[in-house]
Amino acid sequence: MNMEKSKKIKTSDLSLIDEVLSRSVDSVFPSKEKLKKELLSGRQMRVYVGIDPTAPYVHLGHATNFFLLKRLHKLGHKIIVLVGDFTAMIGDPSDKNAARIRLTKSEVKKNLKTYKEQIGKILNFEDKKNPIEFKFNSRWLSKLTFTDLADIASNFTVQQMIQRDAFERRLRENKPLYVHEFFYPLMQGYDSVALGADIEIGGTDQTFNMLAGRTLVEKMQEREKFVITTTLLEDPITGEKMMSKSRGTGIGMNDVPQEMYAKVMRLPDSGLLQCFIDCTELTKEEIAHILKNPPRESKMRLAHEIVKIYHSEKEATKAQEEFVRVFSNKDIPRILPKVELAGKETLENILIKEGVVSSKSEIRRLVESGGLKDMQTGEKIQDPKIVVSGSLILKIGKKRFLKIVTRTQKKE
RNA sequence: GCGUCGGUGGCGGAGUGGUCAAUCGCACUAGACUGUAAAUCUAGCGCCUUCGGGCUACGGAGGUUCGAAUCCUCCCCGGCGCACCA
Repeated sequence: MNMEKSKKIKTSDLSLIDEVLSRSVDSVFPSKEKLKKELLSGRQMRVYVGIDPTAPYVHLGHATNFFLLKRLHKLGHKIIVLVGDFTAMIGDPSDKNAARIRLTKSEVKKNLKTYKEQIGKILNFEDKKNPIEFKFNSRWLSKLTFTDLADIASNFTVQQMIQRDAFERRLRENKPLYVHEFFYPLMQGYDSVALGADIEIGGTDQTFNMLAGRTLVEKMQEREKFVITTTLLEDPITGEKMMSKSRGTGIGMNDVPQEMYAKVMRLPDSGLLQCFIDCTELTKEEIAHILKNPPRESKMRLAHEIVKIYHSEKEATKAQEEFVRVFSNKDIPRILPKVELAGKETLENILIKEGVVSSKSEIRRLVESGGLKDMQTGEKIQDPKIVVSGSLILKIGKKRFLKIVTRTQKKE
């Protein structure tokens, strides 16, 4: 349409556009073809990803979306990272069979602290030519009145709302479904209106909410908002989410190198390809080449690659060496948590005080199963009540270590 | 408001007067095997313990009983149906 405004599209951009439309993309609403046409027009689009500050870290599952944003940024589009500080206080009912606990203001604020830094590992917030915006939806959502809400809500029917999977299921299973849960898609949808967004990107679990925004933009602003849903990091065999806090496999962007590396190594082999596609910027060819190696080597490469993104090449290499040292060679880690003792103390008291175990029963079980080891003698500890004097290096379970040293009394 | 069914461990879900710290499944932890993968096998999975046992738990508060997660009363919370809106 707007021939004058259209830029020339470079051939390098063409392949980037193809990547935008395919890499980690599940589906595009209304269609890939229509979006492609729009992207080829050269018009600058406003693109955003919403993220809820419900945890103090951004996990690797979100990286997929930020990489997609990065590609669009390269193409010259306007990028907005939207923090759902207001919506986080309502709780997203997506994929949950019960209403999520609502967060308080201070919890949200605490979680937010390092977000920009974490996301900044992928997106360049320093870009002066086409600055990336960082916005908070409390700016507009907290100002809406009941009248506004009624207005927004009048664009949807209850029937449309209860079509949503999570809602429908709870109705069917006679589980409580609260009225305020309907607000969530409305608010998230209104974000699109407030931002004047042309494209919203999010995981497939956000489809319903994002489409609500599509409806609102259409009704309130008479324009079209595109929705791109991205694949979730799931084990293709078990269907299990790879970034799960309950399984302890959630990898935070701010995890320290060693921990990050080890966590990647703990991911199931079957999800390797997906992780490479969604969590790194390696090309298809490079990925295919890497995956020709045995799984363990491929995974080590993945771990290295990921640590490199959030830390540095040097840190990644160090983490790798440490991993080999500790887990392949069963050696003592170079750096390990240390406790200093003033006087004599029994082992079980130390471990409880350090929060390594939560009760005496727990440590007893650990000892009985042979999960507590003295790394210097290589022997299993038989009695949790032994009095510690001098120094001791402990291995607790599979992956925890603790160094205990007794301070010499004279110096005091 | 009335009626009815229900509230058990991180979750799902048994148990309806004693043998119940509570079958079982999932999740989780440890051990074996390994590549800290997966799969598999074994053990554990409220707290304390001199390893005999002790203590606290089944929405909350009382009560009945030698004895209650189980029975009764009241309260709180949820589902469903009816009523209200008409």
